[in-house]
Amino acid sequence: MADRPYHHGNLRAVLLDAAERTLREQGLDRLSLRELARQAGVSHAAPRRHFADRRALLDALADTGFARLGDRMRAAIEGAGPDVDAQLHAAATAYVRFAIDDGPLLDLMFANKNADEAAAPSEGALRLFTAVGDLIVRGQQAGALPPGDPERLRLLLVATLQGIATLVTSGRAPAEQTGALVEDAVALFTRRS
Amino acid sequence: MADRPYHHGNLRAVLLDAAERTLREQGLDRLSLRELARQAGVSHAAPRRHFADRRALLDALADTGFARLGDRMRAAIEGAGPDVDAQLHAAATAYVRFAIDDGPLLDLMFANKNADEAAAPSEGALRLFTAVGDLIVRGQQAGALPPGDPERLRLLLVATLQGIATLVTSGRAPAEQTGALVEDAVALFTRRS
DNA sequence: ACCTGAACACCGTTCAAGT
DNA sequence: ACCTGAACACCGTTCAAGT
Repeated sequence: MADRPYHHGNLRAVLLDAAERTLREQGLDRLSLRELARQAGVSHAAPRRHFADRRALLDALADTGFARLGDRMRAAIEGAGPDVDAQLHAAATAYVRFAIDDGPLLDLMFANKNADEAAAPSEGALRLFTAVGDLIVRGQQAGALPPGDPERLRLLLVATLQGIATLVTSGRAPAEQTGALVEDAVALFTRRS
Repeated sequence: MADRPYHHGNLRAVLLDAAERTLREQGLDRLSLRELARQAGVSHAAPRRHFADRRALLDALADTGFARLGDRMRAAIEGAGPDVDAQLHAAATAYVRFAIDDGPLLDLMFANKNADEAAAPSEGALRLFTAVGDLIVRGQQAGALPPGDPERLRLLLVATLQGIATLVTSGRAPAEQTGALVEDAVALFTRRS
């Protein structure tokens, strides 16, 4: 609105915010650096100072997505009371709800960008995975989850949730079956279907 | 190599073939209609006669992917002998192997293009889903899979396989754990982990 | 019926130059 | 240290015109 100082001062955060909104509302294809620069009121070359290229911005965006999903799952678990079954269900529901709210962002988070390189996982991804890992360990201690390598069980649980998210957001599973899918998945892991 | 007649005669199939190879070798970002036209030796506007736009070509490509994945899973099941556990394991392995061979294609198949519309599922997708559905029903009849709505179990199985594929191809799960993940998933469904 | 060539409106990326 | 403006090499899409 009002004209800005030459040095924006906040450009990196503004770009990420605009990118997140555009991704949610228009999808990845319509997300362009030039359009983000326009929305921020800077020249099309300005983002270069903060993100080496389009991919770097998308990577940063994916990392904020991991952090937010991890926070949401942690909050859901804490709000679910002491029962591990309920915690599992709450965490799974939070995951799938995130997918419905921010499908393209979740796609971005699991886009195969670093498959060739064993690059260090991002901070946000670590936060998500440890949130699920902690839940697994507590579930095993409480006897609500089968014993075995918690790392493997954690990967399988994340895979299941991610798969449900993909099926639902892609329309390959009917939207009204979302709840049933989550229930069935939790039942499968707690072995009381 | 030699110069072609004015009417290519085979352009649609040639474009799809080139697109599939480019997708596998270079990824979705590097797949452009103009480059495909160049490879086919036609003008950049020629593809328009066969695909309304880039998305239409990608949709057709996704459909061939579904058909091929369905065929591979069917073949894996048939080659696995009469034991339903072995059939499940073979089908799951075929799915994940497809993901490793053609990750970007699998991504495309589950990209959320038609999430807003209850469009008729493609022929290829139907073939894949019925292959899995048949396996589920047989498994339930043999007592190797838990009872209940086979449709729901089918969705959950596809979700689990797709989630494992996503984790592995994105590098979020270590590649050397792929086999263990598939084993654990099958064990979870057959309830003998 | 199928393809070409020019045109339009966009991109990402680079780089000298400005403040 | 951060941003601008011009430039380059690409896109997808459209449309009159060719065969």
